[in-house]
Amino acid sequence: MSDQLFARLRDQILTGEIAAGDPLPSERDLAADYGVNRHAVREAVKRLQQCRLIEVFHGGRTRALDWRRTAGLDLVVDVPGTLDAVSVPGVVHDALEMRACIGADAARLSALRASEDQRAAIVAAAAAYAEVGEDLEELSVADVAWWRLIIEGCGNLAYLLSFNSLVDGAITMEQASPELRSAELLDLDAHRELADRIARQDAAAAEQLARELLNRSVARADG
Amino acid sequence: MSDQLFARLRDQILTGEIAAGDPLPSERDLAADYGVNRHAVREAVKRLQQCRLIEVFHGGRTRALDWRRTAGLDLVVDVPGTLDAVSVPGVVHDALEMRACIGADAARLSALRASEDQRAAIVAAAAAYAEVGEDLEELSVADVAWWRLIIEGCGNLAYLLSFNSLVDGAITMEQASPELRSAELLDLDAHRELADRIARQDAAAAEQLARELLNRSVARADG
DNA sequence: GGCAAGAGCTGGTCCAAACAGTTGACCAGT
DNA sequence: ACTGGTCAACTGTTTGGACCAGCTCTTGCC
Repeated sequence: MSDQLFARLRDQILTGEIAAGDPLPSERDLAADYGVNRHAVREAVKRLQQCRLIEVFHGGRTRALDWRRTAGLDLVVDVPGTLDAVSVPGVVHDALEMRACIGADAARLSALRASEDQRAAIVAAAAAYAEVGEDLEELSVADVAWWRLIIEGCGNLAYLLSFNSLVDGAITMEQASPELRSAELLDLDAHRELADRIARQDAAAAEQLARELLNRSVARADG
Repeated sequence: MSDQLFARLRDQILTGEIAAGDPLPSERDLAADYGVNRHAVREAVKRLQQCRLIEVFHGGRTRALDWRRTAGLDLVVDVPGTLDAVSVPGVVHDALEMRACIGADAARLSALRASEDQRAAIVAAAAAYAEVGEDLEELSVADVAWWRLIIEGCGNLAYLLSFNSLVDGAITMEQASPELRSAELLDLDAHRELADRIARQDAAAAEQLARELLNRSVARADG
């Protein structure tokens, strides 16, 4: 119940139907309008508040914020397609572009900082990647796990959390039509080569190849 | 009430006091233990769920997730110091490093994509920056607004939302001790030069200078 | 006209109850 | 001894109503 109300209000704010600064209906009105209990409304409102989509004033009215200035990256995490189709066109391209930016720097830093065990794990994962087969669904999962190793290797928590947001959210759309990624996913040589460059601690070369790999998805999303 | 309970449970999960897979106490028990109403507990639980720190099963027990694999970037947005001091040391360094990564690429893309108006706004902001004075608090605010213009110029929503998360969260810690940043904030020439490179649409040069500027904060956080 | 008391909104908290799904123990059969 | 179903005791979900606390605008007095 509260989930549906949350999604509905969120979309109204994201689309501008409720503009920044506008007051939301009171909790009692929302409960009456949507035929739910006020406690369900409060749960939805709390979540909107945590997304920094609204501002709540005790005694006053709850108002929509300018989400472009306040909301965080977790906004893109949701039912695949909702944001891109309904509210914010182009968010998939943006998420892929950001993944490329983060992933390339993570590859660089991983080459510099990853422990011996972590580098070995990356090499092993690249080798195991060839065993996955050609099922694109499984390849996608393996691909995400592979990048996660690289990002964990660089030891930056912010990169890791961003990756979670991007993978759980918009990028899952891409998994829904994985044929778009088949070329990238099947490029076993590139995976092995990137693992090798990280293992050799050649930061610049690792960054370059990672960027090249990830930018393919961006280009594919554009075309 | 629910905010306090949320923060408490969140810290217990982040510190590992409640490990991944462990069940949380039932809502009724939590309400009794902390002396609050069950609805307050439910609001806190809903927020934890949205942060992807827990998984809720109707009829079953609520369990903690492995937040390193599921949580999003918005986790770093909180009362300044909580995460770094209590739960996750080093998150400020990580956030600054990520800001450098994002900011540099945004500067590059801004040089490529920003409209004429946006480029003019960036140049104007760089000029106006000199008028702010030497109050470090105000300079910090102006600095954030300045980078926001660049990130808006690149037109990537994911970058913008990430910037919001980073600025609202961990980086506000830095503002608490702005003397650390004074050298960077007072570097008017670098600001003007970066604006100029974006205005000239010299993407590579803009990226390089932006990275140089932002990496100073990272280096300062390290030292 | 200016100011203060109050009514009528807003969100914040609480109690109590019924609903719905899961789990596990228990007992009747094979 | 094992299998199968039943039931009671959990879990989260939703509802209703009541009251407190803070803001705002109206009202009415000075």
